[in-house]
Amino acid sequence: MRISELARHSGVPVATIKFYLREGLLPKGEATSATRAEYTGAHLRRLRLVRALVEVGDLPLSRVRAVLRVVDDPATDLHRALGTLHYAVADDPPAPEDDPGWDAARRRTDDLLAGLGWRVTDHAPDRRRLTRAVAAMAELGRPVDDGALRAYAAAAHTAAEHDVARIGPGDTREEVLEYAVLVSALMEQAMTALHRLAREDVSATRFAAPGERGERERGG
Amino acid sequence: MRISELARHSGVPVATIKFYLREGLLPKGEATSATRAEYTGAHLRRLRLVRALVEVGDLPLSRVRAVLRVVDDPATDLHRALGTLHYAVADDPPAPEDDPGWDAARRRTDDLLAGLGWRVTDHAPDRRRLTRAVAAMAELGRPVDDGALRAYAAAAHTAAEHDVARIGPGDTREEVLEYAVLVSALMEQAMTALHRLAREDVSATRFAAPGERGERERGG
DNA sequence: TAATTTTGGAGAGTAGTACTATCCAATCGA
DNA sequence: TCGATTGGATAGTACTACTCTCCAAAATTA
Repeated sequence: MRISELARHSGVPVATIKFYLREGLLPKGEATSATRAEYTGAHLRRLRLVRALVEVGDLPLSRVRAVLRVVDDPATDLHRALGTLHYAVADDPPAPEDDPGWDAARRRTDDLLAGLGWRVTDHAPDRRRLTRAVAAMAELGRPVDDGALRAYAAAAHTAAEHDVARIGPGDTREEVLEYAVLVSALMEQAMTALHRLAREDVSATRFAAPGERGERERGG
Repeated sequence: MRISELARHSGVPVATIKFYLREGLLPKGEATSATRAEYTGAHLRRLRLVRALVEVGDLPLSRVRAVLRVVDDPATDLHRALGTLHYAVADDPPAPEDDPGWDAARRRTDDLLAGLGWRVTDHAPDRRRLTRAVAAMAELGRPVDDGALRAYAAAAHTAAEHDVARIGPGDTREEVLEYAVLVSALMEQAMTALHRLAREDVSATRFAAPGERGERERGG
């Protein structure tokens, strides 16, 4: 496959493919001469993955690059690679120093995770992400109570079990890692969308002017 | 309060506050002379809200502006304002034309939502967001099955019920709307973080090398 | 064989976002 | 009185993600 065909099959402009090649987001094709290189189905697949992560998953290219580095490094074993992947997909927001509100929020999230017995490392970026959200809610006068937090955690865990259950025992290392990336970036978007749609439903049911649209039989 | 005090209390540089004033993200203070304006606690609160939406909620300023327009418009009733808010927080991704995969995904998400009986409008941006994720998973060879989708929906609905339950009957229109914004932007981040942490836990439990770290008693 | 097109490679240019810096005259506070 | 502060305006910056242009070599077509 030549670069123009790669472009045609993927819908990505040649200029962008060249840019991705320069940026190391797509491996070079095999050069057959000074002005020709051959691209394979693997290139097309990788290109589609990059586009999905960028367009659907909304990852910046730097994060995509980090993710692909992990997927392509055969040196680390599967378990370790999966761990590293979680760090590559999420960015680590800086923690403010000297903020008592932040320290309190951090303690609460740590306690929550410890209480649930989740196997997550101390320096997982998403710990901070969660802390940041909890701290911001409190700072703006709408603190999140433990019940809501635990309900969120239970809901998230249910979804996560479905995510991991779809990995077959016969899947290769690369298949597992690629799937993990896809779930982290794309299913996350699905969850966000469903959460907001569900909120629309619940608040519509509660705040709808009487008589507006028919009653609903059953919820979620 | 003068602009420098507003800056000190919020931690936001004066230059940035001026920029927000220009951009209409923060209402002007009451001018007491040609070179002095008075800012109130409401300004500080609004400034903190803007920063939280930008920093924690990761909303672009254009979206923040749209959100605040809805919150500040007293003309629309609460129910309608809540509906509009969901559209202001989420951006509407463009739908590709002539993509059979997309049409199939769209039918699936429509069926899912209809089957659940959720009260969401046909043109909710998050419908498309969900469709996009489902279509992308299928296109990359990892289609999402209905069971997983329904599990996601159930989990999202549980979280949403907690979100809406925290609105008190005595809350003013502005309080309700501001809370809705906060939940849409910040609790969404909390859910995402928990979802990823849960996935880390589940995959650690499944893929950990034997003997690595102690066994866990109970999951989420 | 000649003319046209395509390619890889490199560099510069562009559009959008979110600030940040500078300047100014008026005016406030010590 | 005089340095600091303010509102208002304009310009500049850093970053991201492309997009465009150019080139000579090679491939394709006439």
